[in-house]
Amino acid sequence: MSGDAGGPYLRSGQVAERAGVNVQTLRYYERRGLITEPARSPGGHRAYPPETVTLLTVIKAAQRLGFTLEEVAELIGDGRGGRPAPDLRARAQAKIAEVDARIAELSAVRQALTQVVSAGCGSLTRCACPDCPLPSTDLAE
Amino acid sequence: MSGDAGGPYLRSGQVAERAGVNVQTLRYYERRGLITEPARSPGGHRAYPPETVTLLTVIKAAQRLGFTLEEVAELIGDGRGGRPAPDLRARAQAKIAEVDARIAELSAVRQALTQVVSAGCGSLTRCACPDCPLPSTDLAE
DNA sequence: TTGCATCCGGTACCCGGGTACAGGCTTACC
DNA sequence: GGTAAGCCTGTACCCGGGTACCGGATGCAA
Repeated sequence: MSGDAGGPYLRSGQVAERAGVNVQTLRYYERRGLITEPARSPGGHRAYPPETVTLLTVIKAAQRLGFTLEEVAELIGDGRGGRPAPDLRARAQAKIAEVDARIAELSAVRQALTQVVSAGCGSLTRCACPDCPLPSTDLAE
Repeated sequence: MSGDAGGPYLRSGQVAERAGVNVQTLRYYERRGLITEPARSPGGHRAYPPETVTLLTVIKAAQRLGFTLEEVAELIGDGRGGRPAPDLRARAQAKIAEVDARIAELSAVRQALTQVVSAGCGSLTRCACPDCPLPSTDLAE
């Protein structure tokens, strides 16, 4: 808020606080290639440009969309590095397919669970109910 | 196949093969308390009763229902140990609630992803589309 | 100039469910 | 009695996403 004279660089603790992230996480993301290595003070302390905070919120948004850090790294790295930029739209569509598959799996599990409940199985090992669904829990896996 | 004279005990490799499980997994389950320590041959080799194979298929069935190994251990351990036996039906109902919650989360993610797709965002970092949903991806988390 | 907060690098640990490897011992069969 | 397959214990590693701790160096303000 006060001055930004000479260069508004932030130290790691400031970036972490503004982005709502642990300081260790910052270095972790650096190792994973999600954020580029920032400039350093003469003593070796990291000096981040303020955009890093924005970048971190973008990373967190992408994570919430179900992308892994590796995928986020790819998505962020487009433009730089010369590799063909991965299209976010295409990636999002592929991710929707993944999510749908996962939901389908969970629905099958849910189905099997309701069968267990309605059949009245009382115990895994000694189920006394007739037509116990336990041994035949296939889930088409 | 041949004789079962004196005791139809199985060695770890036989149990593993019949249950479709790795031998290491057997010992892992033993450490985790899912299967009790079997008898030993004079030389120290494990000698399993044949029921162990059935138990392993039960464990795998429970896993497919979404129970963690710790939960399976509890469910199996009922009857023995004197603790009040956890009711499988109740556990299954609770698990259904968990599954439903997870499905709801994934549906929200799916929703957000379709917004990204339909808004036409091309890039995480430099999205040129109007009313880009990326910064406001809340998912009510 | 001194004191304290912060940062540094490196390493180890956490969760869950296993898998793999090393170096030795047993068992089974011929 | 030889030989190979199988088993033993103990330990380390894998995935993903971080978190924690250590001893030492820096930064900043009074």
